[in-house]
This record gives sequence, C-alpha cells and structure tokens, in this order.
Amino acid sequence: MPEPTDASHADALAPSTPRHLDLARSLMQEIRNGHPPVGGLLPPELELCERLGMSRYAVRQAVQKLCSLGMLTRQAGVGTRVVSATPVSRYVQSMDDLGDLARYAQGTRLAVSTRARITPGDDLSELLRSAPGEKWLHIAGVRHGRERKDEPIALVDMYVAAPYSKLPKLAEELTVPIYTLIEEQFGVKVTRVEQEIQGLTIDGDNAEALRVPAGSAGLRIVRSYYVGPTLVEVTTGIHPASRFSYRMSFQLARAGG
Amino acid sequence: MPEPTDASHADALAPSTPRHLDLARSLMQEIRNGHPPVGGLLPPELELCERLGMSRYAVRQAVQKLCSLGMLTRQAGVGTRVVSATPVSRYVQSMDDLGDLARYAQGTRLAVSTRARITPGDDLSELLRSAPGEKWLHIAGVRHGRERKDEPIALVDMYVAAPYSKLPKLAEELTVPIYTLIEEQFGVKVTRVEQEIQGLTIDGDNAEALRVPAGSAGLRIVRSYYVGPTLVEVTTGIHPASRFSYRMSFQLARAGG
DNA sequence: GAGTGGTCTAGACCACGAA
DNA sequence: TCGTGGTCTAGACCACTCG
Repeated sequence: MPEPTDASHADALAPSTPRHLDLARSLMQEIRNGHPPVGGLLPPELELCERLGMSRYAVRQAVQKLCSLGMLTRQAGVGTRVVSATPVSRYVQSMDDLGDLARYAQGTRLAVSTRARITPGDDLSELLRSAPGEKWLHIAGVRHGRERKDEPIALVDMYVAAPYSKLPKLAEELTVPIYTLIEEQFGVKVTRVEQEIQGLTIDGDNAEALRVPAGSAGLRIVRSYYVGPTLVEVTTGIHPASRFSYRMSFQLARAGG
Repeated sequence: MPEPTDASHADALAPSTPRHLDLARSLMQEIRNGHPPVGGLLPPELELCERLGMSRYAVRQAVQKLCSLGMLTRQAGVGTRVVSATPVSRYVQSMDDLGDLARYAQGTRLAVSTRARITPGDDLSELLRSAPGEKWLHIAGVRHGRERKDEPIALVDMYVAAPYSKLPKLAEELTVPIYTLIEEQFGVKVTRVEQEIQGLTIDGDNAEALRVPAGSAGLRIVRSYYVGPTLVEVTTGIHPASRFSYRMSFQLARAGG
C-alpha cells in the first residue's frame, strides 16, 4: 500500500506518463484482445483499484477516457460495459454556421417578386410535409450579384410555416437568410437541416429568368429547416449548372480528441 | 467549513443537482454576463474552492465541463481562460462509414469496360491534381442493378494513383468500393473525402449508355479520396436526374454532450 | 520562488439497479 | 440487501510559467 509520498515519488521516476493514461492504454489493448469482449463488463472500479494499486480517482480517469472515446458505457448499479473494441470514429462534414450551406449566397441579394399566404396544393404539400389546410408564407424571387445588372444566380422559392411567418424584417430585398430572421424573432435555434440536390433541365420561363438557353442543365437544391421536430421553412433554388456546383468535404473524426 | 457528512447531507436535501453542475451553470451564467470576459482568466481553482466552500475535485469537474463545451481552455502555470461566452456549437453531417456517401451503390454491381494505366492529359491532370508524368490507373464502367438487365444507374470513371494501384482483388465486376481495397491492401485509412456535385446534360454516347434521351438532365459527382495529404483515388459518376438525387442531413451538435 | 493547473491518494455517502 | 457507478472531501506532490 503506497503512501502518498511514495506514489508521488513513483510519478517523479516516470514523469512523462500519467498512470491513468497508462491504464487507459492497457485497457484499450486488453479490450482489443477481446478481454473483456464487446458486450461484456469491465471489472468494477474497486477491483481495478485493488488489482493495480491505484486510487479510485486514477482508475476513473482512465475509464472516463475510454468512455469519451466511445468504447465504454457506464451505468450505476450495473457496471461498465464494452461497446466497441476500437475508438469510435466517423466521417463528419462540419460547419460553424448554417450560412456555410449556402456560402455562394454571401454578397448576393434576393429580389423578391412574389409574397403570398398560400394553402399548399397536392404537389407542394408533399414538399412541405403539410397537413391539409395548413397555411404557409410563400416568397419567390431571383438571387442576383451585388450589382443589379449582374447575371441572375438562382431562382428561389421559400416557404415559411404560418406560426413562424410573422417576420417584421422581411424586406423587398433580402440580404440575410430567412431562417436567421426566424431564429431572432422567435428565439429558437434551427436544429436540423435536410438538403436534397437534383439535376434538371432549365426550360421556358425559368430559362428566360436565368438568361440561359432553354434545355440547359441545372441543379435544384431543396433545403428543409427544422426546429426540433417542427418543419419551419423550406427553400428551393434552381441554379444553372454553368454557374454553380456544390462542393463539400468530409473529415475522419475521432470522438474525444 | 462543512464536514464530509454535512456536505453529503446537503446533497441529500437537494439530491437532484450535483454541486459541480450547479457551479458549472453559475459559471456559464457569469461568463455570459461578461464576468470574466472572453479572453480573461477565471479565478484559480483554490480561490474558487475557498470562496464556494467546495473541494478542488468538485470545482475541477465544473471547470472541465465548461472546457468540454469549448468555453474554456486551461494551461498549467497560466490559468483558465475564457474563449467563448456560449457553448461552441456547430452543424455536422456525420457518417459511420464512407459507404454512406454512396449508399445508392449498395446492392449494385459495376461492370468494368476499361482498365488502363494512363498519364493524365491537360484536362485530367487538373481533376487529379497530378504532376506532369504521373501515372494513374483508370477504370471505367457502368453501374447496374443486381440483375444484368436492370437499367444502368450511372457511368463511372475511377482513377487510382499509381503507388496505390496494385490491387490484386480488382475483378471484372466490382462489388465493393475501390477505396476499401486500397485501405485493406496498404493498411491505410482514408482521412478526407472531397465531393463536388454538378449539373449536366447527358448527350451522345453517354445518353445511349444510360438509356436516356439525349439532352436529359443529369448529375455529375466527383469524389476525391485522401490519405493524409495524399490524393489516392478520384471517382466521377454521371447519374440521370430521373433516377437519382442526392440527400443529406445536418444536425446541430454541441461539443461535450 | 510563487502560483498555476495536472496528477494522485484515502477515505466517505449517495442513488440506482439487480437479486 | 448488496454492489455498482456518481459525487464529494481533505490533503499531497509535480511540471510548468512567469516575474
């Protein structure tokens, strides 16, 4: 049974590796070797303390490390269960800000041509996951560069669920995304965004509005904004393929650093 | 100065809120109020212990909580610095597996029509970020459903950097992605994927191969696979818009749970 | 040298889950 | 009821940073 001074002295002899990290490593090693197997229980803390001659604090630090790596889960009254033999890793695309979803829109302006309260018909109610009779605010317009004469960038349709559609700051020319107006006005935070990208040919009025030849290739991007389980806004944009492509990057991430 | 029993007793009176979480909350509140301001230092642990009548362990738990939320950074010999007045949050698209990038490909087969070692010309060397004279393995084919007579799903071109192109398991019909063959064969792990989605019209030979009318809309998806800084594989796929769209979902994530 | 956070010990009581 | 992890205390030595 080492005295405090002895334990500290032991650290002094090997100052470079904290004992809880040593233990974390060796636990990882043993788990990789299937002992205990995935689904099994780690020995209780007090048993590890006794077996290794370490305090509960140090043992807990090691176990918490493996928890933060996603390898273990703990439950009082049950024990510490192995859920993965290796650190859980995933690929993530990460944004500080939803604005990154449509970074192209920065420095552009949206000229609004239509604003109306609507009750979605058959086609639209699918897009808006809307119950019959629900009302939405529909805003349509063209996204331009900063100069009014710049080539149009996209045709945009936006739909805001009625409970969130009283937005005083809605102006003729929108310079900020509508979801930020919603977040400000109602004190909520968008928690989920779903996005779908489709290819399409740009014809007729759309081709004219975007000043591209009829039959040109384009992208249609549909974004649905959720606050918790509630769909609050849907936007669709049609972009000429010649002026737009969608880029993204995924990194391998390991939980817990 | 509460005795251990007193402290425990206090817990018993308010058993639902551990004191370190209380402290974490009140520290967050004070930081939001600018005290200390972002960039400033928190009081030292021992001062907090004394001021609050708590042990260092409990204080450390609270501070570590705010660290894991990205609000504080600590450095021995310096102190605890406020780096953000609110928990750092971001939106992430997360995948367990790169296969999720092309989930549509599951249950499909790739019929290989071309396999050749090439030296990229001007256009291709841009796509492959390739130095003059570098060699790549080029594989082209058509992705089908499981039945040989199923409609073609996509036209695929794949380029593998020469150092990673000796892949014994490359067969006439590929059922697994090439990057997994690379990972297995060379014991590496893809750490980054960049993806670009473009709209295009499908004409000529492509339209014929995909059995769509010339001039149809389509999507072109380019994926670049990196191992560390090294580009190891690039794939491009052309998908008829009528049979394909690209969906993704972003969640608001708060660091540290 | 003084003070910071990092590490560690030896105890203790509690809430929870299972037998 | 018993053992688990969750919480907490009082005290200690260390490595590091700074004046």
